[in-house]
Amino acid sequence: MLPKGPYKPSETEAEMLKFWLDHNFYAPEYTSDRELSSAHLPERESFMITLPPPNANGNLHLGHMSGYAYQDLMGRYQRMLGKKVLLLPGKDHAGIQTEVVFEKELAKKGKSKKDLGRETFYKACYKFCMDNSATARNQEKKIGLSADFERELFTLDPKIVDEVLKAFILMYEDGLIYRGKRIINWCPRCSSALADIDTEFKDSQSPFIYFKYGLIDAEPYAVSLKNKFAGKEIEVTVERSKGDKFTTKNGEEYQWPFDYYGYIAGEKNPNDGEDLDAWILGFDNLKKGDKVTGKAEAIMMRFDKDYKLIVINPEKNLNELQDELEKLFLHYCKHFAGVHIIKFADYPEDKFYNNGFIIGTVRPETIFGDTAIAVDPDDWRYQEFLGKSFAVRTITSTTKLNIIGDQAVDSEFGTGSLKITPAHAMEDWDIAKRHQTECMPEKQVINFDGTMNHLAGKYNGMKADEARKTMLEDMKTAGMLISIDTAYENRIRICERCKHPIEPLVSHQWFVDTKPLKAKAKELVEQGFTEIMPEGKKKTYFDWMNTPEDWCITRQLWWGYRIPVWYKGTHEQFIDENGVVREKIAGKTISENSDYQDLLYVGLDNPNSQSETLDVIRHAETDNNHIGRISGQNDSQINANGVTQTGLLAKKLKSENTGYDLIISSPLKRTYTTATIIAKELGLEVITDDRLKERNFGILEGLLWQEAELKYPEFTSANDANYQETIPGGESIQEVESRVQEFIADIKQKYAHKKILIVTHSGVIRVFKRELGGETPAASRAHEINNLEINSFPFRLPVTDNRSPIWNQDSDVLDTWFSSGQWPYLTLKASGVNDYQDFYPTQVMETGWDILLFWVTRMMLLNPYRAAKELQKSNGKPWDQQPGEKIAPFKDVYLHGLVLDKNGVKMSKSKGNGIDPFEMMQKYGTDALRLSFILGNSVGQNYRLYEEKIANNRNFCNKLWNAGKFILMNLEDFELRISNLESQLRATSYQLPNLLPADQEMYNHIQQLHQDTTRRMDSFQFGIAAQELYDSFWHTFADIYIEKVKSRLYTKDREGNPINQDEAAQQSRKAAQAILYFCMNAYLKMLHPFAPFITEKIWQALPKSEQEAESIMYCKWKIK
RNA sequence: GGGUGCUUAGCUCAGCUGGUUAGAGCUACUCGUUUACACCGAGUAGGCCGAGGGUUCGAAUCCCCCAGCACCCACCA
Repeated sequence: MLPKGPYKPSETEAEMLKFWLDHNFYAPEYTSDRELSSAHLPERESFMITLPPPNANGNLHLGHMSGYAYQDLMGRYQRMLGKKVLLLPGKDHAGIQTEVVFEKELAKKGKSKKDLGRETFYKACYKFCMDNSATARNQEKKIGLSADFERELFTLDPKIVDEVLKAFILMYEDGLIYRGKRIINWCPRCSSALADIDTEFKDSQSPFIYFKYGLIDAEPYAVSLKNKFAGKEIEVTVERSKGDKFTTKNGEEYQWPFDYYGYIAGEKNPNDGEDLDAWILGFDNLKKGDKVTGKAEAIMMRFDKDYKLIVINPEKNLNELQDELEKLFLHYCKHFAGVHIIKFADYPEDKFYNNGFIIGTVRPETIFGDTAIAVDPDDWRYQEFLGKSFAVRTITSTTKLNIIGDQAVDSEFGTGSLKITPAHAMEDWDIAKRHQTECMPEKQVINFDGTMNHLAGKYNGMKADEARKTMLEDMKTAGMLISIDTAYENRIRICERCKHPIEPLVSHQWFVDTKPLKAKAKELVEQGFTEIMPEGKKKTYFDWMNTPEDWCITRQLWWGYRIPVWYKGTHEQFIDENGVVREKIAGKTISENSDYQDLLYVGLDNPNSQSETLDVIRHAETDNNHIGRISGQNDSQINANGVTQTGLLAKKLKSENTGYDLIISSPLKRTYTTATIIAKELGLEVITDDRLKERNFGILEGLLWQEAELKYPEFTSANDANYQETIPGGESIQEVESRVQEFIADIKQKYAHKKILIVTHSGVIRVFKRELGGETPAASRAHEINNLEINSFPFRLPVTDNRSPIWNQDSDVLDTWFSSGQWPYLTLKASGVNDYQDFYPTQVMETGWDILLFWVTRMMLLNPYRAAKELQKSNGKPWDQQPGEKIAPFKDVYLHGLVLDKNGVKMSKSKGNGIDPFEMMQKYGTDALRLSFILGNSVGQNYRLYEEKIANNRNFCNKLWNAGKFILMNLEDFELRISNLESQLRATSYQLPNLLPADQEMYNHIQQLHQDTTRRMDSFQFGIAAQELYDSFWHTFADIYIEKVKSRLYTKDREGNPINQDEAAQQSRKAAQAILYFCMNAYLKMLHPFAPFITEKIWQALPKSEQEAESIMYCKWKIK
């Protein structure tokens, strides 16, 4: 029975949540005892969603919740289809974001990260994340997310870290990761490189400065012509008149189109040494050889740098002739292409060359880093300069600039000439790379801390923006400043996290060569191994995959995976005297083309201690050993033979000069005695450690092995299956393993650089074989371990600072996306023994469309690579030739829309228009909120969410509740046969084929609805599925069918008198009950993925058969 | 500059592979508390499905083009 009154979500939700969690329903291993035996487990089809890991320190917002609603509904639906479902949760360390947040935390206590030091900072930050992640995890539980929380992983979990570093190493070995020098976004405050996606733009008004680069020892010819002829009378000898035939240099014949043509007496064109030409307009009756005088009014300039003066009749003026001239030029454009007439009167003084280049810039302080001036190669104004180089005046000195032509320059913008500063502007770097010889090497004038360096002369040491202001004054004084446009609007790139302006800088970083990975990622979608929904987003995906941009994966932070790269000697990056960014290893500058071959080591282990080994020895013989009796932790002593043998061994060790610093022993007598004998001979101390004790064999201890094998085969058979079997009173192998693992980790820390001898037992030695020897569990058990047998394992100890190591580890950490980009692979590798085999490739990646380019693309780059490398181990084929269906990380990418506020504006903290999901859940119920994310929405489409919507869905839940109550009230005498409508109806005369019309209609309706819903669910049309269920339940089932059958259900009238007592009425009543029960069951099941709490609650209250599952979560989706 | 999505009732949105009279919720109005529910029921009103063109027996749906809005990517010297 359900309690009276309206539906109270908070009570039901707390109760259901506890029920689900207590029964471990979320684990894929769960099977209902009543439905399936665990023997069937491996055969079940698997369905997995790797959940997008939220930031470990963040509070979850509505966006996260909407994602969970979609992910969970898919999971719940698939679970009801009988699949083995895993929704794998995780938390992200969120690199720079968390580092900045935690630095602020520290600042509150008056500390900086430098005060703590790298290690302490990392540990503190780790703790900070772990503490905070509980909040997010509880919130995930609260929304009803049926994820297996036991499997939750943090991106910096040690199990994950090793796998991430392995990816770096594999990719390095495959040539997919390289060290390169490139311009990158640099945040001077964070002191780190940033990817474009770690930055954002801010609108700003910056003064746009026009200044002149004065040419020192060169005067443009056009300028000299102007200076010589503008407005002056010149004498011209006539050569040709209108209509005269002439032949061009390429042999084409033309008729002269203009009035006259001639040359200026006594003037030679220095470009070709020929007579300086003149076009004569407006004189009458001249003939060849005549000499005329006139005023030169303009230069006609052609792209082949051929200058002609136009001389005109003083009675006519050039403006009047302009149109006519242009028409003529157009007509003859084949020959005269690229002709410009420059009137002396309008001769440009300030917007382009005039004995120099006028440059427009917002960053004058970078002029010391200029290597060239670029112009549009087709820009007529700069033709005579192309390919030349000029000495120009800066404020304090002079420098030489090459003039290059590049299509990237927009001749319309500013003055059409662009200063090239390869070290401090992205676009400039690209242009400079296209013109290596003219523009490179770079001249970096701003240091990594954002101050000007030695190349900036008197500005050396100033902050860049300070230098900018000071320079304005100085430019004015030096006569360089032409004008300032103070209203200029531009966008400044800033650090997404700390909002400090980004300084583009050249720097050595590690890059991923994305070309082969992108090609593969593209192919996987093209060939349909991964589908992207909505369809339209495929294009965005392909566009990104087609952009051949390499990925800078290193960040200069502390919070993250420190890269497994080591330099032979001290390593530093610096700016040399010419402004070139270089690297130095062990004091030696790396040459530009060096491949670092002998100077780099890339690997998981510290190369400084590569030769170290750890020796592990078994204790000497005991009487029990002799007869094959199990000792375990039962304390037996070594026998006389053992003492003798140990003595001999100790002498041998001494003579071999093994150089042990320390002996660590199990505290049991047989090992401790063995250790002491050796220690005495070598003059060492013995330290004991409980974790080295033999496995506790519990009830097996004292038995002979033969006896034990007969009596307890389940504990003695050597196979992987009894790995987790705990012997009564004793330990499982797994337990031994974990204490030994802990021990190993400890001594790595504690006894760095000590050479250690371990004295222990065979069970423990087998763990060493697995952990350090890389042996499989089976191999580690394959051989008997003899008394006093020494096993040497490679054991690399961390380096301490006071040891001055040869190899220094790179201090950089990896970009967060490098790890989250492998997330499905990493989590499955780390979460359980067989999870990778069982669940990779996963089925669905569900996330917001805004994450497509950040995350999904990167997962499509890295996961297929990792999976392919895994396959390569067994079949030897190169990674890029592995089958797509095995390496694609997921079959479908479902991108949900973003939640907007009532006015269609994206919710954000700063706008304050966000809705607190927990407040809504409190007020209207989690199911109501979840329905609001789904109902009527379609894939990839943003949707508005506001309180009325949620309230409306609360009403729906209440309707469900009341209908449930009503049905239960009328099922009091209902005897459930089995949960099958047909047998339920058998006691009545209304069998399936001849139901009452109303029943028949309802029955048909729900069959159709179930079919439709299934189709919708299978084709990801969740919004429609939910809408149809909503409408059907409310308006067909509740409003129509229930109303119709009421009269058949009642056994008493309003006054309490019995009615419907005869046999026919009873049968009709039973039929109605059967249909009601059948439909309600079906609705609850179909609605469960959308509204899990209330459906479970009502379903629990309905009569159930013995065979039915414990929870609606494990009900069969099919209705019968 | 390149791209994507949207435009359907007063408002917010569905409408899958083209097929009877275009749907829902909210809002408005009318009526109704009869043993689930006023967080309700019965009903009414409200739409040349952005404009134009095409394909088709038939178009909100497919194609072309235009306009407006929103967003994404790149660039902004």
